[in-house]
Amino acid sequence: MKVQQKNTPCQLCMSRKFSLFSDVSEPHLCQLSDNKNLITHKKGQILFYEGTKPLGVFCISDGIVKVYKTASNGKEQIIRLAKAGDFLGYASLLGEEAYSNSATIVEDANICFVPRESFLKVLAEDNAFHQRVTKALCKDLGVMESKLTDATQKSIRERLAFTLLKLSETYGIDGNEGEKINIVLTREEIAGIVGTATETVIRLLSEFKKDELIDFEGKKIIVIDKKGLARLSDFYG
Amino acid sequence: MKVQQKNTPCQLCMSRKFSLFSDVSEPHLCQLSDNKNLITHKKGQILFYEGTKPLGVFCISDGIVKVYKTASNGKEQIIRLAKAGDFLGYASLLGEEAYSNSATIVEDANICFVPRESFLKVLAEDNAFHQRVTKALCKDLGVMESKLTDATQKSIRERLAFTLLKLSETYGIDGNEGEKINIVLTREEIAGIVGTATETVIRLLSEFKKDELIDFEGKKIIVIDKKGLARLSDFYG
DNA sequence: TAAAAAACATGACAAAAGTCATAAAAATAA
DNA sequence: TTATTTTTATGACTTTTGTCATGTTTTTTA
Repeated sequence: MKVQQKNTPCQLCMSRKFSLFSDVSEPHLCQLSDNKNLITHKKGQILFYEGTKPLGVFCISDGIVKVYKTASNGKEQIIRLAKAGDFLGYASLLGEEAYSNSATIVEDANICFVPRESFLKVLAEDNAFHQRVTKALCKDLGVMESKLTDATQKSIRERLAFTLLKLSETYGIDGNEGEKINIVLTREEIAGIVGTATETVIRLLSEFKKDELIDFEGKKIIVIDKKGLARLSDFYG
Repeated sequence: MKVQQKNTPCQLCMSRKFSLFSDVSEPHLCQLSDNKNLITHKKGQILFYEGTKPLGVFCISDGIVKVYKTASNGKEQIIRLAKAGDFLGYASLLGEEAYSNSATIVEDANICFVPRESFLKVLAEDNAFHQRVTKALCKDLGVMESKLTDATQKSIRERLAFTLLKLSETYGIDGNEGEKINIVLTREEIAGIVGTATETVIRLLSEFKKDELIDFEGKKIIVIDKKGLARLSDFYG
């Protein structure tokens, strides 16, 4: 974990433009930029642990981070995968609680750390920003409701199919034989997203491949038949 | 659904004092009070439907409301039970989305409806209030993360035991032989909270009774052995 | 490059939980 | 009060999913 020069000010940061900071005013942007720290993280490094106290928020410049809770059986339930432009840790900070989850680097990442005070100052002074944060929280809440409902009412097969569709939506790049999910996840991590055992994921992925819904290219998954996966995932009720 | 006189101004409302409106300034309280509508709802009535557009927020004066999503298999996943002082519908309103869930009266209720404009005006003008709303949203998000993790990583038996503990925490009243969960829920509704089939709940409740963890009194459940339930629910990890 | 570790794969089996059928009890409506 | 509907209950059975064991492949580290 090495601290880099603050060579990219927030003002010029490309991924900021897709983030909650997109429309923050120039002076506030300076305030953020002057106080942030860009840190380079390697795959496997832990950004923060559930139960510890947030000292600021993280803003992903590039890379992938998994946000997860560790269940009492030791398994990781992945809450979400965060990518460039996404914020981490702000809900716990604003909730004035310890982190409700942990975050670990899935793909090498450059992440800015914005200390608590800077973040809260901008939040307090820039009402439009506060509104965007509120709106984001509300949307996240709606997403979590859907995830909970899916977790209790859908089968693992349905959930895995749905997970693959969502991943291809977010990380998909077109190829000659289908859409490649351009992110490396272990079977165990996919199991963590779906909420099941690793072996079950392995078996189902093999089945999906046999049924020509997906294919493998190295460690990456190619989605061949989106409609088939949508049908399987009970996308139409 | 009959509209009552606005006989109780927000200023004097007891349940407001435990709500997000607890510390709203006098003028803002007047503004809310003048525009609200107190409506009496009977058990079974529907407050709002998933997919429709929120026109304001609901504030429960008394009674119980279940907030749930209807899954594609027709079953209801109950997201939460709301009681006096709780707000409904504000996340969808602030997220500028259609309702992400539905709400139905579980026990006869008096509920105030605060129109969108009044609510947003107070939110925009009273920064401390906005902060409390934000904080509440963040806490809800943390709760949902735990629920999701429990749903995927714990057994139905564990989740039912946990649900009973939580219900007794919120609705429990001390009796001579244990803590009575003073709220009438059908087995189907309990199944909706836990996220399982009604028959499974019936079977497990019978088992819990046989094991002298709980007892029944009419339609209500008495928690006899909290520690036993806590052990079963994997409360200690 | 060799050794060790992690990830993937598959079979066999057990356990958990859902579904369907049926019936009794309780609550509600006519 | 009686009829009807809803809720609770239980058995029988199936399906789904998890666990454990074992082996192979791939990746990482020394």
